Amino acid sequence: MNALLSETADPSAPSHQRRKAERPDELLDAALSLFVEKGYAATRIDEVARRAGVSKGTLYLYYASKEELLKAVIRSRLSTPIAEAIETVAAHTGGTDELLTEVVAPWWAQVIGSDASGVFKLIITEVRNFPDIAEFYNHEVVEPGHRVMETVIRRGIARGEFRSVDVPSAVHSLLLPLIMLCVHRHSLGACEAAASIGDPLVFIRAHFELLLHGLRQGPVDASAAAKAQN
Amino acid sequence: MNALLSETADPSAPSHQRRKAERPDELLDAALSLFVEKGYAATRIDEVARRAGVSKGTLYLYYASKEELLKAVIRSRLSTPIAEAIETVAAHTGGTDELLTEVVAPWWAQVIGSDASGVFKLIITEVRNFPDIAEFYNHEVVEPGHRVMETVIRRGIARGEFRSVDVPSAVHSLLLPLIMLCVHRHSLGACEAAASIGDPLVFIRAHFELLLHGLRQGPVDASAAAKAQN
Amino acid sequence: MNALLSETADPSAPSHQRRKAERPDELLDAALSLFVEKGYAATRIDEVARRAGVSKGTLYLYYASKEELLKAVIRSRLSTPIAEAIETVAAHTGGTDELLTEVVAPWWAQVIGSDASGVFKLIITEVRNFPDIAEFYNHEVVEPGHRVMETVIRRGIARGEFRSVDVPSAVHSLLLPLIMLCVHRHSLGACEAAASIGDPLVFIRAHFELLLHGLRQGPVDASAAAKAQN
Amino acid sequence: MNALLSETADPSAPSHQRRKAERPDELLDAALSLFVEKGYAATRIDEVARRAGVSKGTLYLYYASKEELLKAVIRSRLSTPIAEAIETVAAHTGGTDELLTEVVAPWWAQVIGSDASGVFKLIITEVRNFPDIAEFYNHEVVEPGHRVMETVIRRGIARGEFRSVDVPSAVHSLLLPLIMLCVHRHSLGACEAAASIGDPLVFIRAHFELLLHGLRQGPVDASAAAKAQN
DNA sequence: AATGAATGAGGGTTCATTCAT
DNA sequence: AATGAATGAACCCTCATTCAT
Repeated sequence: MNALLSETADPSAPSHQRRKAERPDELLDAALSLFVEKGYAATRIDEVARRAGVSKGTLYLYYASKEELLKAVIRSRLSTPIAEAIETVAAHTGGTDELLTEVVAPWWAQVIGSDASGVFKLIITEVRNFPDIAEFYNHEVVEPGHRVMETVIRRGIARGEFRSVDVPSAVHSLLLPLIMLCVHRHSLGACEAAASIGDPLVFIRAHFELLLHGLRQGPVDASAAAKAQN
Repeated sequence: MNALLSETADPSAPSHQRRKAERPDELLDAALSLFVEKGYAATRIDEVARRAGVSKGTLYLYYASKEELLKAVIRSRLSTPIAEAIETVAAHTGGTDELLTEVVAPWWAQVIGSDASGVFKLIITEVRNFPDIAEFYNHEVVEPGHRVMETVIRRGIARGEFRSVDVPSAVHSLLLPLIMLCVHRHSLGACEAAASIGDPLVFIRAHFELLLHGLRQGPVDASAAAKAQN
Repeated sequence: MNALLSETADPSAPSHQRRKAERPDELLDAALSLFVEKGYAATRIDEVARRAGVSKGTLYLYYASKEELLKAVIRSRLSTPIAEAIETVAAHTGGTDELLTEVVAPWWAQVIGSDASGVFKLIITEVRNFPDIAEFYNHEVVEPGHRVMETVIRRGIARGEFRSVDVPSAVHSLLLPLIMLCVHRHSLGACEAAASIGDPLVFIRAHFELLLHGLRQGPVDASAAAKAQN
Repeated sequence: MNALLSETADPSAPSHQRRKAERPDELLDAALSLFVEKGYAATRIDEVARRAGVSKGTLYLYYASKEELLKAVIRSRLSTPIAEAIETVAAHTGGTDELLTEVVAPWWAQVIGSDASGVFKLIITEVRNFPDIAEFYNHEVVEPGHRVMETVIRRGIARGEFRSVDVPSAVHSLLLPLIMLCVHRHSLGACEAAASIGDPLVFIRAHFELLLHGLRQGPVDASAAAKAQN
C-alpha cells in the first residue's frame, strides 16, 4: 500500500498539480470501500466520485470506465502487499514454527485490519463477471502465495519439525480461515445483527497454535516432537 | 435438499397441475444459480424467468419483487438442510473423533457438491445490501451451527479426547475452510483461468485429520497447550 | 413506401398486436422527420419516441440502438421506391423523350413532395460518420440509378434522338438538380428567412425541357432534330 | 480565399506575434474541416482545438461558444469569395457564352477543389438548427448569386444568343449540379466504398456545353421553346 | 495569453415492474 | 394462470464550458 505513495507528486509542485497526483489514490480508496460494501454492480459511479470529493466527470479523467476502475482497484490494492509478503517469507531461513508465528501470523493480523482485506471479498464477488480478474489474481496472488507456503511446510517436514502431511491441503487448512476472516469482516461481520466473530488476534493465535500442533510429530514419537521445539 | 420437496405438490396430481406446483421451485433454482453466478444486482429478472422456462410476468405471480425472490431463495435453500444437520450432530452420542470423521466430514462433502453451496457465496455477497438476511442467516445458521460444533468440541475435551483449546477458535479453524471451499467453487473455482484446488474429498479428509491431530491430547508441546487454556 | 404496409398486421388481430405491428413504421416516420430536420447527432431518442407516441424504452424494443434506427430508416425509406422506379424505367421501350417527360419527371415530382425526399439530405449529412451507409446507398441507389439513366441516354443517342454527348456527365446534369431540390426542401427551403425556390413542378418541367433541348441534335442538323421530335 | 488573409496579421510582424494573430484562422480551418466532415453536433471542441494545435481553453479565448465558432466559420469562409465572384461576373461585358465558359466554369472548378466547397455541405446540414445562418446565407450568397446569373442569362436572351427560357429555372439547372458537386466531395465522395463521380473538370465542361446547347437558339423544337416562355 | 483540470447537465441505454389481453 | 408489450426511473458516460494557475 505504501508503494503507491511513490506515485504522488512532490510537495513543491503547485497545489493544483499536487491535487491531480493524489486523485487516483483517493478515487481508488473510495471505489474500494464502495465496491467491497455494495458490490460492483450495485455501486454508483456518482457515489464513488462523491466519496472521493470530486465530480463524476473527474473520475473519468483518471479511469476510462467503471470496469477499468475495478481492475485498477484490485491491481493496486492487492498486488504490491502480497508481493512484499511473499518475498519476506521466502527470505526467512529460521525455524518454521517461528516463521509462522512471528512473521505469517502478524502479517495476516495486519491485513485483516487494513482496507486491503476487502479485496478478497471483492474478488470472490466479481471474478465470474470479469474473467481478466481471475487470471490476474491467480497468477499474482494465489499461485505465488501457495508456492511459498508449500515451501515453508515442506521445509518443516524436511527438518523433522512436521509430520509428513498432505502439503497442499495443509496450506489450505492454514490459509483459508484467514482469507475467510477478511471476507467476513466485510460481509456478515459488518452487520449490526450479526454475532461477532471475536477478536481476530485471539483467533489467529489460537489457529496457528492448533495447526502447528496438528503438524508436529505426534505423541507416539516424543523425542522427535522435542526436537521440533527448537 | 429433499426436505424442500415438501413444499411441492405430491407426485400423484395431474401433470399440468404438478407443473404449476413446481413453478416456484424451478424459479428458485434458476434464481439461485444466477444470483450465485453473477450476483444479485447483475442478474436480470428476464434471465431468471427464461432459465425457469416462463415469462417475466409469470415470475411476478409468484414473487412480488426481485428482493422477495432473493429472500425466498436464501430461506428455502439454506434453512432446512442446516436444521437437519444440526439435529443429526446433536443426536450423536458416540466418540467425537468418529462423529467428526463419519458424520460432519461427509455432510460437508455433500454440501460442497450440491447447489446449496452457492448460498454461502450469495450471502457473503449480499448481506450488506439486505440486512434482513444477516439476521436470518445469523439466527438460523451461524449461531445454531456454532453451538453444536462447540458442544462437540467441548464434549471431546470433557471426555479427555481433546486438549483444552480455545473452543470458538477451534470451531472456526474447522469450519471456515469448508465454507471457503463452498464459496470457492462458485467464484475462482468456476473460472477457466484458475488453478484447481484439487479434489474436495482429499482436502476434507486431510483437513479433519490435521485438525483432529491438533486437537488430541499428547505430550507434544505442553507449554503451548497450557497457553491455549486461557 | 407502400411496400412497407405489407408488414402491418391484418385488422382481425387484437388491437394490442395490431399496435405492435404498426409501431416500427411509426417510429421510422418519427425518426426520419427528426433526423432530416436536426441531423442524427442532434436528434434526441426521447424526442423520436415522443413523436411516435411511445416511451423511450419502447423504441428500444424495436431498434437495438440509435444507429440501428438510422440504418433502418434509410433502408426502408429509400431502397423500395428506388428499386421500383428503376424497374419502371428499365421496362420502358417507347421514345426517350417521352420516357423522360412522362415517367422520370413525374416520378421526381412525387419524390420531392414525399417524405422520402429527406433521405437524400440524411445520407449527405451522415455517410461520413457511418461508412455502412455509403456502401448501401452506393450499391442500392447510386449505381443502379445511374445505370438506368445512362442506358436511357445511350438509347436516345443510338436512336438518333440525341447528340453524342458524354453520357455520365449528362446523367449528372439531369439528376443532380433534382436531388438538390430534395435536399433543399429540407434545409434552406424549410426556413422562414429563405427565398423560395418556386414551384418544383415549374422547375422540373423547365429543367427537362432545357436538358432535352441540350441533348437533341443541334440546329446544324435540322432533319435529325425533326426526326427526334416524334 | 486569399481575401481572408486581410484578417490576419501582416507577415512582417515578429513570429510569435504572427503566430498569435493567425490563431483565429487556424481555428477556423480546423473547425471548418471537422464541421464539414462530421457535422456540427458530432464535432467535439477538443478535437477542433487539437487540430489547430492549441488547448481547449485557448479556443474559448477567441470564440465565446461552439455556436459562435460555427457562425464565424460560415461567415469568414463564404462571404468574401462569393462577393468577389459576383463582382467579376457583373463586370463582364463580353459574350455570354464566353462568360460562362471562361469565367464561371473555371471559378466553380476552383471552388470545388478548395476547402470552401465544404461550406455548402455545412450550410445544408445546419441551417435548420441555426436560423441565423439561413438569413445570412440567403442574403449574402443565394440572392446575389442568383441575381447575377439571371442577369447573365437574360442578357444572353436579349442579345439573341439564347432562347427565351424560364430564367430562374435555367439558373437552377446550371448551378445546382455544381453545388451538388461541392457537397458530394464532402459526403459520399469522401467514402472509400463510393463510386467515383469522375474528374470534376470533365463534368463541368460537359455540363456547361450541354446547358449552353440547351439554351442556344435553334430550330430544334419550336413548340417547347414557345412553352418555356410563359 | 495559454493551459488543462474540473464540472455537471444531458444523452443513450437498461431493466424492474405493471397491465391489458 | 400466463404472457409480453410498455413504461420510466436510473445508470454510465460524454462534452461544452469554466476557472485557478
